[in-house]
Amino acid sequence: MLDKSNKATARSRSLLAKTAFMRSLSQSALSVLLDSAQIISLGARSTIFREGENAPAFYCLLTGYVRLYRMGKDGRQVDFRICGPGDVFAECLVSQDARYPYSAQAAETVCVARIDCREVRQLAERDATVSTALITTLSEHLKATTEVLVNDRLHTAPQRVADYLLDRCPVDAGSASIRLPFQKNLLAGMLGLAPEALSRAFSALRSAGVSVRGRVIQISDVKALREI
Amino acid sequence: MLDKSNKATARSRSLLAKTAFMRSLSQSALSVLLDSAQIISLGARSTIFREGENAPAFYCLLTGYVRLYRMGKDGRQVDFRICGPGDVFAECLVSQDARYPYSAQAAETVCVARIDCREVRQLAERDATVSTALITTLSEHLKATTEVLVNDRLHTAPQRVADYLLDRCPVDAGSASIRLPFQKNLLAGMLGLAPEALSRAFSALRSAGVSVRGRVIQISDVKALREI
DNA sequence: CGATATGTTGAGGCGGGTCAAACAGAGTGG
DNA sequence: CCACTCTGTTTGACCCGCCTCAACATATCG
Repeated sequence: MLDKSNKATARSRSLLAKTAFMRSLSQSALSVLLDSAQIISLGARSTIFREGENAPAFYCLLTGYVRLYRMGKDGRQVDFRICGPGDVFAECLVSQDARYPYSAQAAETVCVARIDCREVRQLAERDATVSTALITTLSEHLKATTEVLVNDRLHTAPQRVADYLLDRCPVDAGSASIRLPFQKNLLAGMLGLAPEALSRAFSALRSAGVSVRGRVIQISDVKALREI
Repeated sequence: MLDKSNKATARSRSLLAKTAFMRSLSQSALSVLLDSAQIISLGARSTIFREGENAPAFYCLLTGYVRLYRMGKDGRQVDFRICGPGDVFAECLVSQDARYPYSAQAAETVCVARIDCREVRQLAERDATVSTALITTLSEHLKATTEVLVNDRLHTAPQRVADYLLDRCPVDAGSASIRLPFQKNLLAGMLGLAPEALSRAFSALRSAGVSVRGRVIQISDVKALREI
């Protein structure tokens, strides 16, 4: 389950290097990080880290999807972000590695790169491409999280689903077809909904020309959907 | 209304320099920024910037409170953050100044320092204390925003109010007294509630030993409140 | 002391959470 | 190839929390 093939394989290295975060680094910083990164393969449902644990590293997702969530005192767990290939997570503790403020779980078979916080911090002191990459990533995540928060407070379930669909539609199309990259389960959590609510949202959107079969979603009129 | 006393007064400079963001800068970076920062005084309700405007600068709040919000298509506005003295905002576009992704409004008479993005970006290239300060601020904001998002999805209105109160209670106290630093209006927006809902949440907390008179809030039993 | 903002309270409605049951696929093993 | 099972999705019924609107109360400030 926890197959630490300590050194990066050629395939993993190439994936990692193509990441948004890594792509903007200087040659030297890149090669340092590629060499020190731990590549880890994990089975579906396995926990990557738990909230409250000591946090000496952050992660870069190579393949698969990862759920970030927090637990309430009653044991309910709430997703607030779903990471896909190329995403960086838990990077908020590069500045000061304390404890993970949330838990991370593999939603399916995944492969992640584990990167030492101390190392990156030291690298960032000397190499501006590293600090710039951190700043860019953090800014993007802050904007994205803010977006989600606002959406939660502003839009109803069908509107949020429509938003999600429109986000991954060709900008100008009459009709479109989308294939969800993961289970509806995950999508529900991502949108702050119970699975049942997501299901109902989809049926509500049927009247707006959205039809669902399995993971494939047909949108007959993109412009119409945008009005919701 | 928009009194640009272009140069920082001694008082403003000292406030600005004591900011969490500025305090960790090197002497040289600090003095460059202090000299180039524009100090701006604004009357209550005046708009600092509007979402979609071009964004060549970010802000550091010196005195007063500022509301950050976004508008829905129907004109409803949703607060997602309330900034107090010392807070930095709109810093997410240091990495790439595009357009402001939200609007900012003075909740009362405020004084802000306006700081040029390009300047900070260039400074960060050469001076690691600047990039480190940015990374720290961004990390903190990301964590805070995530916290708010999770609270929204996890807790009911009285619980969120209790959370807010407990956050500014002496950690271990039998009873406590808090004075809100701003109108309940603002607090409501901050917690993602309609003003009426906040009011009702306070009355719901009366049975848990919370009594409200104007801006002053008495908590008879802090431990009991923590159970909610 | 009136005049305008800000807070509170009540009634009603809608969105979405929860629980339970029916249903659909994907494996799995006979 | 067909049960059987496990897991994920859908649907229905019900309920609770919060938003909305409207009326009233209380501050705040001229």
